[in-house]
Amino acid sequence: MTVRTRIAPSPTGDPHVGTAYIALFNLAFTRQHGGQFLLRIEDTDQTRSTPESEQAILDSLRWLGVEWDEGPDVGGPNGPYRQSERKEIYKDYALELVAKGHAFYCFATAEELDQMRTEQMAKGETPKYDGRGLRLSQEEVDQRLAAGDPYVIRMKIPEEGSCRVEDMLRGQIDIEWSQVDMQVLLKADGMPTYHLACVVDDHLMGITHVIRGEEWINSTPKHIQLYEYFGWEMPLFCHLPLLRNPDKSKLSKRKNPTSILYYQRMGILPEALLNYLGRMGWSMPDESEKFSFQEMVDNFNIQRVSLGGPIFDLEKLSWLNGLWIRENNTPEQLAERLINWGFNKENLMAVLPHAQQRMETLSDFAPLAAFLLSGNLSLTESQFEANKLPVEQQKQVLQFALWRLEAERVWERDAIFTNLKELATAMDIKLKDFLAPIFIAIAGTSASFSVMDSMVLLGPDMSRARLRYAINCLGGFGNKALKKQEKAYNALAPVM
RNA sequence: GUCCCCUUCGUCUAGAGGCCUAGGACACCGCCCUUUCACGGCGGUAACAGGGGUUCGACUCCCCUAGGGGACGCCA
Repeated sequence: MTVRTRIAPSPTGDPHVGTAYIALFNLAFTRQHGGQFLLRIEDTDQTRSTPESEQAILDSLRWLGVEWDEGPDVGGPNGPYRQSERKEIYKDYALELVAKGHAFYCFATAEELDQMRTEQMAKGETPKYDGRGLRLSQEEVDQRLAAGDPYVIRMKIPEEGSCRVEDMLRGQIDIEWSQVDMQVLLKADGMPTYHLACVVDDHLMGITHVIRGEEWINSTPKHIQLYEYFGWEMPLFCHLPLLRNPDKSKLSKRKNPTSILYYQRMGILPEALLNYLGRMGWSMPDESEKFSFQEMVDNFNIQRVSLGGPIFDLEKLSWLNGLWIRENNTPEQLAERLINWGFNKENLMAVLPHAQQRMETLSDFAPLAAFLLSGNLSLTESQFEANKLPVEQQKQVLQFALWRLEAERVWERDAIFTNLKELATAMDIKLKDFLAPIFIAIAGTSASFSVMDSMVLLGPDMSRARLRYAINCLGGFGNKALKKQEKAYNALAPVM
């Protein structure tokens, strides 16, 4: 048997270190067994994915050295499997289950179901589909289908007993069927949900091992049941621990930089980041801290994964990165890396238009551009004190701006400006005063390029990280205070 | 609320019943090296969540409690 695994990164959002983490373990596992590691873009929700966001994921994985194989169903030369290119197949699979009596039509609208859940919650029950579609007579179903009523297809769930999940790391996990919902397989728009798509794709791609994050444990019974309904050979399941924020919650970009692009921008070497991810929940038999991907593969054993959710710790990553810089690069190689990283012509050309007007000597350039090539700036509260607004209010401005910009998908000068301008108006603060703290957060000083330009040059990840960092410099917000701020922020809604 | 998973220094971890007086790494502190800083070297502080079993013996196996996390969508 050929071992074959895959990852299916969400096409939405940024290239996430969590994705890279799962990918690394899949890759190491398959390389150890001489198998294949495949990639596909899970693209059922097409409203949020863009070719650019998909490409960013692929590029950042390649940058890290996570190379995927070309599998039997992979579209294009060495390209990832794209669900969108074959979306029409899923309906047939869903209909097959209906025909076999394993799935059924449901005509309930989203509003109806929301109401149902609200009522269940009010009664203190677990929100769950009540099986109303199951009670429809065949005639009624035929009639409504003929009338062209919108419908979804849901899978049936055994009425009693429990599902046993065999997990490669955790052993047997029993989950009561009563806890499992009658999952929608085919949405009203004719697209499959993740659950159907995932099982169908894995089957078609010949996936033997499903190595994914812990958050999927609870939906594994649905997947197992689908394999049984279809009569397909079941893969082995393996649920890895989740990477955590310092507060132990699931790693999220609101609390931590999570984008691979951010670490790239910070000047983290790909081999160091990969090395560090390999140390999360896993260790070499001799406990070496520094190892290459090849060394990891040579010593890989998935049973050495420890299950406590590891906290992503920037300090140790930096130390490890230092080791790689010092020990694995000649000065020539380092020069090469520096040029590729930030000191290339393209970068200079982007910065120069802003710097040139402010230069009297060539030597002015380095200090002017330093903030663009830095990681975290060293800020102190006193730098904010010279601004017009009280420090507390500046902190609020930074937080609101951060929230506003976290929601912004188009990272361009005009879009950023519109956002900030609207926010300043909504907060009833003069733009100049409003921008002052943001200036310092982004550039470390108010004597610099325009904030919008600076943010464009820094990119979304680094810009957001700087805002977050500045908020912390001003003391940050406690949990309660943050909630309060969030309320105030949402109250600005009419103008937003 | 219901279900599921997890629990060794602040953090990443070693530990598969006696090798544990619990080892390593980051961070922190001290000393050495050094014209400074860093690197490097040496040393130090620091953990088995709590309670019950099982056993001659428990960090390791079982149960309970507590804590943390996750899942409960026509998102993935």
